[in-house]
Amino acid sequence: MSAQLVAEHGLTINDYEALLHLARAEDGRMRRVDLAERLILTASGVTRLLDGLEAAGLVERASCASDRRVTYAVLTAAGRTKLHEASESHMADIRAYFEGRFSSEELKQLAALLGRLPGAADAAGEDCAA
Amino acid sequence: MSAQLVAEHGLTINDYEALLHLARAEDGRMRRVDLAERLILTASGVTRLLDGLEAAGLVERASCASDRRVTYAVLTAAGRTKLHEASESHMADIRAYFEGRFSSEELKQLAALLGRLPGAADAAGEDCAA
DNA sequence: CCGCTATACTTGAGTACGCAACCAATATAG
DNA sequence: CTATATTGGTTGCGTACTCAAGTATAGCGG
Repeated sequence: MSAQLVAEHGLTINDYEALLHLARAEDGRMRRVDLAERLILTASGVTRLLDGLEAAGLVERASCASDRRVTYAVLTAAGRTKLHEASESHMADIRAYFEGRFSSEELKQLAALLGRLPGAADAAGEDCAA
Repeated sequence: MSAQLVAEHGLTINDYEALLHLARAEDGRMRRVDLAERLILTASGVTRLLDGLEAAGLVERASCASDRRVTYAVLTAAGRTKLHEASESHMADIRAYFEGRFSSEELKQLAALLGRLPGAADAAGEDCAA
């Protein structure tokens, strides 16, 4: 399933998740640290992940006026488009996977239970929210 | 949690899982292919994982009489001991994690639902089964 | 019996990380 | 206002994988 993302859209799951978090964030931008926390990655992991997304033109850097240490990652128009494309097939894959194995009642239970795990501040069901 | 395993016992989660599957298998041995399937790794991943475990003396190679292509991975006594040690703290960690977040009723639901996912042929709850 | 495909495994190259060490800018303490 | 700690970020090195290619054995169909 994550292989689908790579094959069809050239995105790692973490690439995808990064774009997704950015799309949901205010102004489509986040500090690298915060992104790291969301993705459960180290700072260095985020640096290199964003290196790739920047090279692909899907995100840009922006500096912060009030704190010169931080550099924001900002979603570009191309990034937003890419996310939408990828989201379409990826969400369908996920949906098919779970709906093929669980009833909608069971899915509700699972969502309720697993939603309480740390790092689950999200994803009510609809797509990329942007 | 997987960091605990590495820090306290020098085992990757996959190292641990490999020992666990071997311990549960007949005669403590498995073909590398079958181990790969269980661990959701490629053949080459297993080769290198076992390289490490062999170097540590936790598993050994054995050849198959009826098919000279296959090499078995066999759990050594040291491997079994190591598994028991690691199992103790690892199971406790897992238990603490889930019991801290879910009631026993909820845990039963989760086990029933998630147990239906592919690759869940296992782990009724007790430790390393050996 | 001979080629052909499939299976079990290994090896070389590349990728996605983590960790530790580092620099720069900001907060806090004295 | 300096001195120290804290926070945001990048970089070098090591590790755990994957994929593609290669070797060896096994099991065909003709």
